Amino acid sequence: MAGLREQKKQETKAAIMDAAITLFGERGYENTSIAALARAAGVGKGTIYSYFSSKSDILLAFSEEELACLHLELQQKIPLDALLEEKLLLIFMYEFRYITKNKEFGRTLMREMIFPKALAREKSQEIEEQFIQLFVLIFKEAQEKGQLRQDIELTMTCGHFYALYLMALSAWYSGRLSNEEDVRVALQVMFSQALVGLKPKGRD
Amino acid sequence: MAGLREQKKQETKAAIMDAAITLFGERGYENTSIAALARAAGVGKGTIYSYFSSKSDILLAFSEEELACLHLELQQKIPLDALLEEKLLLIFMYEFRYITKNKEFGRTLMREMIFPKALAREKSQEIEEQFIQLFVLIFKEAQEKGQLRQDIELTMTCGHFYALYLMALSAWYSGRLSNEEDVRVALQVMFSQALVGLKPKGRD
DNA sequence: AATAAAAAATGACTACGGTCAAGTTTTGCT
DNA sequence: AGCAAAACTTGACCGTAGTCATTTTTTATT
Repeated sequence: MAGLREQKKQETKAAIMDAAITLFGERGYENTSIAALARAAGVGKGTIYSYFSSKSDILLAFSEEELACLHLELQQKIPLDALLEEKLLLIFMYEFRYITKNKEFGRTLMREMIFPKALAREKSQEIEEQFIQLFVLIFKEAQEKGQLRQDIELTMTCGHFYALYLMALSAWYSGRLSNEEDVRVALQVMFSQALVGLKPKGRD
Repeated sequence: MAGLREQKKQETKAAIMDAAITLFGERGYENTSIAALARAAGVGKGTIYSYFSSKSDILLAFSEEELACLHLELQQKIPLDALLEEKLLLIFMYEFRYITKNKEFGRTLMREMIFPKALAREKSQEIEEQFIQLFVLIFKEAQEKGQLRQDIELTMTCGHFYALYLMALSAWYSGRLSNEEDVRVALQVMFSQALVGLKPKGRD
């Protein structure tokens, strides 16, 4: 049979992912050693490294799956008639809640997403791409409704809002914002400033 | 004599910092082990941990010094009569060049700055504070000249621009922006968008 | 079925960051 | 000076991420 090898590989990879889901969930990322992961998956330690390039690579793979679910869920929760700002807030707060559900898990994930090492670059970009997809429709619609300038690339707009989200997240990790509500308010303020502009109106 | 102990402590700390400057400079942060640092500083490994809480804490201490110099240098290079956007660009590109001079050094530093672990929080905030000081004068002046809204807290404004800088830096680390010039252009575009706003003009 | 080549799994091993009980030096006090 | 308490130093030790030579399994060929 041709596919035996391929099938086993799939199974092994799935076993490792399953073990990761279980153990990361139970004790968190930092408290789960590769050895424990290997034991739980029923494979040798070395085997893990022929499926994933590093421990954080496993985290990214794990998050990619979880975030896919989250984003699917999210797409149904976005009220079509809401204002752009409300939609953005909904999305980012959803994301925020997921990321910060487990603090050190979220930190490791964000570190790898925003400042990826060469090994993790590919996966971090996939996750990002997934995230961007959420916005495209929303932004297109907002442009049509005249709520958003049309002379700006969507990726730029995306980047702009994402940057502000990052800042809020960072402020939470640094302790400058200490709870979800503060983060929401900060985001709200920053988003409206981004839309209206930081320059005084009616000038130049 | 009262100060013997205190003096020795200063010397020891200085020796560790010197060793860090030398070794980080020679072989980079990741390739310098704590053991090597201890050897170069002429102290035991454990001693290092009574002066610094972690390896990345040493990095932050090291960078705090270097950045203080950089910022001093920078303050003299900012032309007083330049536009706000030009000044911001100058500052952030200066910072960018420093951070990315050594890629993995910069990555570790930024990771610790933006998503600090509890242990490193204090120092990362000091560095940030130092950085913010650079902007205060510039923003105040811009407000007086009517180039910046007055109804926004300066820290917010700061955060807004810093967020965009972060995004550009992240894009560089992810490979979406591949050289200094691309980063400059991206920053320029984003800054002007932030000033003018993402909403169409003359509405609402 | 036998065999050789290719692919995949393995766990002993390495190097590292960080800890801590035991040892050393400094200080304040009599 | 002598002494006890406090502060500081130390390196053996721990747990962990990641590597790699060796072994095991699968495939292709006869």
